[in-house]
Amino acid sequence: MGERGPLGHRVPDLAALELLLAVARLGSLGRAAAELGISQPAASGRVRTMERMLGVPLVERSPRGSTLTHAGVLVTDWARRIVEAAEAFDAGAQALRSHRDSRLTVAASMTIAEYLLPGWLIALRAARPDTAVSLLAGNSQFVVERLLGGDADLGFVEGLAMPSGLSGVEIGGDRLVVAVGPAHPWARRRAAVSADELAATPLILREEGSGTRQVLDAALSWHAPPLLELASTTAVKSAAAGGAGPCVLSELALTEELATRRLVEVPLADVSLTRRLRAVWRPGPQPSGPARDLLALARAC
Amino acid sequence: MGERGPLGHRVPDLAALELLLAVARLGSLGRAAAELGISQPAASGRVRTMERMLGVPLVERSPRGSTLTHAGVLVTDWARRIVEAAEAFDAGAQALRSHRDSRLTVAASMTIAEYLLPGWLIALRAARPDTAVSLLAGNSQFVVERLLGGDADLGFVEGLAMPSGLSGVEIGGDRLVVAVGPAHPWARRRAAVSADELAATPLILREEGSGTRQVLDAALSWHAPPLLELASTTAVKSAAAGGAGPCVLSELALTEELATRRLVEVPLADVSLTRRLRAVWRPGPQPSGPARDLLALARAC
DNA sequence: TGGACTCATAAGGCGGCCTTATGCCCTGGG
DNA sequence: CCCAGGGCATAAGGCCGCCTTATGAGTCCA
Repeated sequence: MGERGPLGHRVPDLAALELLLAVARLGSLGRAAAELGISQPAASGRVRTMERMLGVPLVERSPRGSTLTHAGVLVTDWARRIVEAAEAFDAGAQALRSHRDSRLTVAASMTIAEYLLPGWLIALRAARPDTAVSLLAGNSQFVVERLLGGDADLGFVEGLAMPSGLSGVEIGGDRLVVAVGPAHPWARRRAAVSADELAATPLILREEGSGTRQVLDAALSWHAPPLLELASTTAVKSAAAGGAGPCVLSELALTEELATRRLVEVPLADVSLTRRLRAVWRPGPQPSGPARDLLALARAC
Repeated sequence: MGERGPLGHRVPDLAALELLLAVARLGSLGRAAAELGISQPAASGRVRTMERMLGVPLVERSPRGSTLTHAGVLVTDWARRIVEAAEAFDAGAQALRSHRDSRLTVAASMTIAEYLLPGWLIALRAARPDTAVSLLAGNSQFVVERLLGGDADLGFVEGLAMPSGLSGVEIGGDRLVVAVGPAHPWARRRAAVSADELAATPLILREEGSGTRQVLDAALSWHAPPLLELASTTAVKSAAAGGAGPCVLSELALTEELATRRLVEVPLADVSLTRRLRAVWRPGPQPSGPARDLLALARAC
């Protein structure tokens, strides 16, 4: 037990999970099979394979259809989260793939490309199924260059100021959050942390040059040298969750961890670590066509 | 474009995604292959297959190792979310599988089993790799019965009052959130919604008998007949996101939607829709052994 | 009782992926 | 200067899995 074999052998593949969701929705193995374009015995076999893999019956077969068992409901909900993550992956990948020949090219800074854009692309595909989007991701400077160079039609940046030479609108805010692992003393702290106290505390941060660092440097006139400087968001999260110290990251990157309390947010007293999220484009007329559609979706945020 | 073919053909399988994460972490195809227990050519082939599938180079091969390309970094981050969801699935499934013969049996109400327990189980497995947990999921009544009947060692319930006949501690709170789709008038509303106004508004709700309904009924002495009564959390979310009306769900179930603004939270003025999350056990000594470990993890929340 | 619907089983075939065995390239040390 | 080592790609062969078609069994209803 506690074996750490590859997940692939203990979690059904995406096709099987999709099938399970379809069975839950349609109430019949056969109809689910038809929807996915496979034969009924294939569907039957896939579900059976899943049940063997999990060791628990998932669907209650009857001559009038199939319904989920109690365990099946639970498993289906967990499966849904995997499938949703896969849909976001797909939406992003599709934008990444059509590198140049698509009708709308978007340039986005990393945080937005990573956490927000896949959702918008899913929504866009639902609203305008025939819009192909291609995606360029980099830092803010990169986004500005692509727009000015005519390589991108629409950009998304996070930052304090509006990039000069571009038009744009604010589409939301991104709050930086100070978070600690549940075992850290600050996790149980009730009083908010002041700017001075935060500035004097060594923090776990992304490397110099990242958007996070810029905002932090601007908000805290002086701050202690970082406890750790790590190259990826994930590494920062892990270090903080392990109790190494407080980290500072975008709330977008921390949603999951905060919800499950792998990390705990520390209230701040007199600091406001927010940055604007902006859609930007070349000066002139408002974006039209597909760019306008995507912009509308993003503004709905 | 906009084709809705099965995801299985457009998203790499879990084994390939894990491999990509390993390559990112270890900086070499060969070492990643070794870690996953496959041969180096197999790893090479898997990555190549992924790149063909996505149409974008993901890793930069060199005679001194492999590093991620720019696109590879982005893809890896999306992949990580899939793998994390799969790990949660696995943790839950493992608990579900060992139905009776494991050392610790936990009974949990649905919301907790669905959203919180997988995370705890992952943490528990990290801290105590040899602890096998088995899981029974149902409503609060079911949890109480299992504990009193000796079928479970530890229970988790959400509810207003402490179940009589059991000991327990509060391990956190669950807030019910009123949310609407981005197009709904309430999404742009600035003034908080009062209890009276909420009570007079037809809402999208889970079916009668769910925990959500209980809390809502207790908080709003009278309320308008529901706009829709749906059997699953997901159906409620979809209806609300589509603009049908305001829904009421646990914030745990809404984390993702609120973060990506598929749904927007509506501020409430004078209503407090919270319920306690409690760990419960048979009266007597505090839980010991594996139950104590899990309890400690849950309390860290 | 027969038809329509559900699902299960059986047999056969195809494809994919993995392994082993190489070869090429680069680097660094003797 | 040459050789050893690490890293990746290619080729050939084999195995396993899964899918399809064809059929049977059970239930419900007219």
